[in-house]
Amino acid sequence: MGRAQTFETAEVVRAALGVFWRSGYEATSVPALERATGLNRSSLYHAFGSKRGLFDAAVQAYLDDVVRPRLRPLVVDPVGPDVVVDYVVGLRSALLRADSIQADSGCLLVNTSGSPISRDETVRRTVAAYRAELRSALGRGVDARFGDRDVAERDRVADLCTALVVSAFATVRVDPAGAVSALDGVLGLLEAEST
Amino acid sequence: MGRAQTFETAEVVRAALGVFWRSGYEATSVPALERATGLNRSSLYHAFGSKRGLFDAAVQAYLDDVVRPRLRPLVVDPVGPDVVVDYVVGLRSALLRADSIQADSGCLLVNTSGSPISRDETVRRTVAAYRAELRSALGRGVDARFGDRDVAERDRVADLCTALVVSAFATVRVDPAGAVSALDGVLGLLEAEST
DNA sequence: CGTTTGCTGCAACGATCATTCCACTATACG
DNA sequence: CGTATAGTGGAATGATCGTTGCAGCAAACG
Repeated sequence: MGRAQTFETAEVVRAALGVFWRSGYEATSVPALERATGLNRSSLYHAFGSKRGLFDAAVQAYLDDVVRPRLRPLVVDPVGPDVVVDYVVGLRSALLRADSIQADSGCLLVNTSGSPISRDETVRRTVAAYRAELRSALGRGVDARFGDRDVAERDRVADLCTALVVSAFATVRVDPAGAVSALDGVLGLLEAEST
Repeated sequence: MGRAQTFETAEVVRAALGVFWRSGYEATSVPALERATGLNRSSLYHAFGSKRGLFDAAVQAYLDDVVRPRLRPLVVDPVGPDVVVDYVVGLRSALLRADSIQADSGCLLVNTSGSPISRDETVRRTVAAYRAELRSALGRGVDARFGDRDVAERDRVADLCTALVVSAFATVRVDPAGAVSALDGVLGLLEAEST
């Protein structure tokens, strides 16, 4: 064994994530990643192989540190009828907190979806899987809230909610009020005929 | 007066639009624009000033040639109760036609919204205005369909439809089926309690 | 028909891109 | 303590980026 790594990998990936999140894959330069992580390119290339390798690590960190913690109450049993509402309300307030990165830059994966890197099949699948995970979690929340309705109707509502959350992320950079109105639309659907 | 321009400006802009649409602003190179338009960089810079100038022209062409023609039936009087449904159905089939640029690349402005160029204030406003235009047109369609409902309810439905259309565009590149399901959600909202 | 005007082609610009190479250094193990 | 191993730093790679300057040419007007 040789010398031990002097940096915390998770910390470096988190720093890189911030840059990719704000600037997207194509517009992020390696010097910018050096500055954000405090690491030399040699160390970055040694640890991650390429800019793309670091991006992949950042995407995983995004899923593990950002997406899944927020989705977690919708995934672990038991799911109460208000959990899905809490999720949307939480997201709503994050998008309204002007200094939050979510308000400033939306969702890394939604942004990635509309960018050229999404033509890469691996990336495409990752983004699609993210959407499926979101749909599945929201589906559980909707099921827990509307257990009395039939399956088709619950699926319909969950599809709507998923699309509206994506829409909020896709809109928040240019029109935060429009993004919030999408989430209010979700809340309307969820409160329409609840309890 | 000197020599007349030997190319059709509108034609060149349309060619450039295709490139920006597929690749986004940042990943589009000037050589790629030369190839697509058949023009030398000198001619491009003489006519449009910069890559950014050409992009702005392409965005206007996108609005005039793609967005507004599709929205037109929703904007000109009289708007029948089925016009908004026709719009969504038309969009739906465009997203399902695998070889269409809309299926392949979504919406230029939705893609732009999540890209770094949206940090430019002029671009930000243009994209926001596009969303407002879409919202306004859909609002007219919803009003025409649900004249019996009160204003708040019609606004709510129009907000939902707008967000769902945006969501479809934001999703189609990575998950066409998910995009279509968003549009089916719109149709569900519109057919729920119509006529 | 000459002159003026502006479009066009080619080449070069400096800047920046992602990546690699090599020398050096620090540490873990025998 | 010596040696193998691996992380680190700095410089240089070739390629490509957006932009500009200049020479030449084609056409519209007097």
